[in-house]
Amino acid sequence: MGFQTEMVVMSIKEIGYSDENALLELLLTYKALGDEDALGNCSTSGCAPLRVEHGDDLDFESSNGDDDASDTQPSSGDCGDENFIRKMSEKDKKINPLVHMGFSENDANMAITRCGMDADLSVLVDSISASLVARDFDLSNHQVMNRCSDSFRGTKKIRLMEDRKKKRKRYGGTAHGNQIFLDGSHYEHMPPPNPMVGFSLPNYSQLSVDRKIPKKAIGRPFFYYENVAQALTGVWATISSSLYGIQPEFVDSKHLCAAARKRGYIHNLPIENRAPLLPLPPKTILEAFPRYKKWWPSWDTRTQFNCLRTSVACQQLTGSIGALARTGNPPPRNIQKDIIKQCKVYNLVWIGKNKVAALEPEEIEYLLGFPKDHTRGLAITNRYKSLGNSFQVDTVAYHLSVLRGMFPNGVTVLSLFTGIGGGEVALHRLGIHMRTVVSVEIDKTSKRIFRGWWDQTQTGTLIEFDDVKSLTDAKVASLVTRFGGFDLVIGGSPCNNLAGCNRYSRDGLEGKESVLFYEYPKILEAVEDAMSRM
DNA sequence: GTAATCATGAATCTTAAA
DNA sequence: TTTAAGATTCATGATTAC
Repeated sequence: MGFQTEMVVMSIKEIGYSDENALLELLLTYKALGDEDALGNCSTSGCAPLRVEHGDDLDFESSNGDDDASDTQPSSGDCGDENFIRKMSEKDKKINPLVHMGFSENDANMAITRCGMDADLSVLVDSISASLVARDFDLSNHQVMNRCSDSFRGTKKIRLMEDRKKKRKRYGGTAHGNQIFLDGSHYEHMPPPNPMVGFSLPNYSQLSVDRKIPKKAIGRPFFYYENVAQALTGVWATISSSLYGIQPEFVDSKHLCAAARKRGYIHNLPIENRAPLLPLPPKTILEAFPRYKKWWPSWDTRTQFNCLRTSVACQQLTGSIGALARTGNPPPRNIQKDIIKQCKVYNLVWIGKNKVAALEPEEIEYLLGFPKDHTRGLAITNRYKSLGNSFQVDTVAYHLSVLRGMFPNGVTVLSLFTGIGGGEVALHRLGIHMRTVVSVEIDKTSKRIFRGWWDQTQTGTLIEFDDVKSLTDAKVASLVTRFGGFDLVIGGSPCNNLAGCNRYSRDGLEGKESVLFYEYPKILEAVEDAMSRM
């Protein structure tokens, strides 16, 4: 194994992709393909900083020599591998008929890499066709991820196939993703790393990350997309393939604050020299809320909250838990277990002797990194809902912190699905001036909260749109011209149809609300096109 | 009409045990 | 290594209260 190949495998393993054999197979395939895609290499060890010129016109370019794709290639020391030769021979047999059908050799190669050597010809044709109608993506990373899961064997693979069958049945085979990838490659598994620590965390040693960003996606406009980490199988592969195949950064905010929040982030931001918001937020329940220590029973061993969601426990439940807690001092073990289980599900706190309650909205604001009373003025159910749908500010700010040095004169932001402004609060707390924010948010109560915060804290320009669908290419181009382009396109699209706690309509990316995801890459592309013409 | 309340599993991941 | 059990999850719709 060449040194560089080994390094890549180790790097990917460290961030959670554990099938070394699959990776080796992939790298051999890469070698065979010659990997004509010019990959931008943004590894932690090899990424030079982006050059930024400030002035009337901003010009960004990579200076890390990414025109030379050989930096990312495996060494040539494995050419004699018999297995490799055999694979290439088999591959040629697959490629030839496809080339005769009029597809390019490269497209055929890519399809085989995506679908696997055993895929039927019809499946390969479908895959190539899908690729051609899709955007001009660099799918290199997507291949890496898919190939990792292609290596599933035995029962796991059978289970995966069964899952796919279930989904096809459930979605009727008409889902957005299904229509494009009939080979099912979008349903490939993309397991989040364990522990879910992303590419780096404050006060932790930097992980070794081999992160590739296609050349087209390097630099301005920077983009930052967010959604729930534990979506249905295949969702993140689809999201990733729609965003240049960039590998998601999965982070559980429990590593930065006192509440879990497992989210995936796809972005083209540099990952070196990140800095957290200070002061660092408390990471345990009792550090965050010391007043509860007086009533917290020793047998309730929780130290952190689970995910803060859009609804909270009803009074009947908290009342019945109190009754259970009074069954003994302490209550019997089995009762303790039941109580803790409910407390975990609903994030209950001990506010008195044998008395539990749901967190107050201002406590959730605090845990999520928002200013006190950020959502005050809304009905309480709307406060819970809007907060449950928002970013964890410290987490997002940590990722966005790299913008501070790049844009000392402030940023122009296109904010999609703004909500109550988690991204903007993060930028503000980082001390990054927002010259202009074009905000798109359809919910009136969230808009009210965001507008109120903006008026109190900001001096820049706020432009508001209601519906992402109203943002046509022409309108985007007009905004780009008016504001000199965007420095950051940020947003997390609706998770309603992805979230695990949705019992009624967890329909995936083609669900009623979550389908709006597709507006994000569409608008991002419109921004990039308009900016390329500037 | 609006807001509050409450009951409603399953997909997926993690951990423990065989 | 495989299997089983446990744990977690940016929610939704029907009903009730105001």
